[in-house]
Amino acid sequence: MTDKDAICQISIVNEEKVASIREEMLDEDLFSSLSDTFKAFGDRTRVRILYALSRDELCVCDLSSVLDMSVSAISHQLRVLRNMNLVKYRKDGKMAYYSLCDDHVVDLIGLALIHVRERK
Amino acid sequence: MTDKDAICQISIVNEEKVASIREEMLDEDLFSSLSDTFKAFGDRTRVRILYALSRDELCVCDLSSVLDMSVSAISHQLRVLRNMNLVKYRKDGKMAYYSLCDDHVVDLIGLALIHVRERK
DNA sequence: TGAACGCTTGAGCAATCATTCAATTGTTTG
DNA sequence: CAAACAATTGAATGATTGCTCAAGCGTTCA
Repeated sequence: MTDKDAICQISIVNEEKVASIREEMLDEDLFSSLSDTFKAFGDRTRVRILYALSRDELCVCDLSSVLDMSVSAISHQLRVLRNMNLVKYRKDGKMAYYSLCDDHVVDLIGLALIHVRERK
Repeated sequence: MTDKDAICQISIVNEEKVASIREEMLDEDLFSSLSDTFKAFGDRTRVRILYALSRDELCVCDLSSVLDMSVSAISHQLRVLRNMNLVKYRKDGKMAYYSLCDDHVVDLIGLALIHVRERK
């Protein structure tokens, strides 16, 4: 018998509360999508990339220069952001110009920034 | 000589762009705080905890019941959320009742939810 | 055509992380 | 006081992750 099976029996109120909140919970795959999205923002390099792209469209090489990191490292992280539908790119010859997919990215960073600054 | 030192020299426009964006970048520790905050949301268990707490104040035991996870696992994650100033708690005897620190948590989840649903 | 260039990719490695398990703290109550 | 209980904590472990390095791909242009 593990902790998992131990059910807290304080009062009926709590059991009802647990039942109702359990019903209010979102679908499991929605929680997964949610945490995956946040995870994409949850890395210093990636959030810097996103912030830089919120200023202007940039090629991989320029991103690498702005962040002072290797092209390879940037490219690896861009793939993560691409897979999460956070950034898109257009090809122009050898170059790949990256930009944000939509305004949600800016909104999320802006909101988190407010939180961070308030709690300092 | 590594990739890190290779600077892309396409045109003067790009160099100016890189310089101006570099100036627009936030302080390094602000980016760290940002990514740390997102990282706290970037785990299925933690985002489920935060969502549950957005519905109602809950004790550790009830959280464990709602999420169907061990009390220990929940407690470990609650500490992470506490350290990030996302949740707070009040002690009442043996019990610890957890709740959200502020509305930013709900706002962030709501915004991310919109993004997730749109991109499905 | 072949060298140069921008970018991507896969393997490998060190670091970080989420959970389990066992032990412990602090509180309540018989 | 001792047993029961809610919660926390530390160590251990398996999994994930971010970066480097080297190789490869597609495009340009001399």
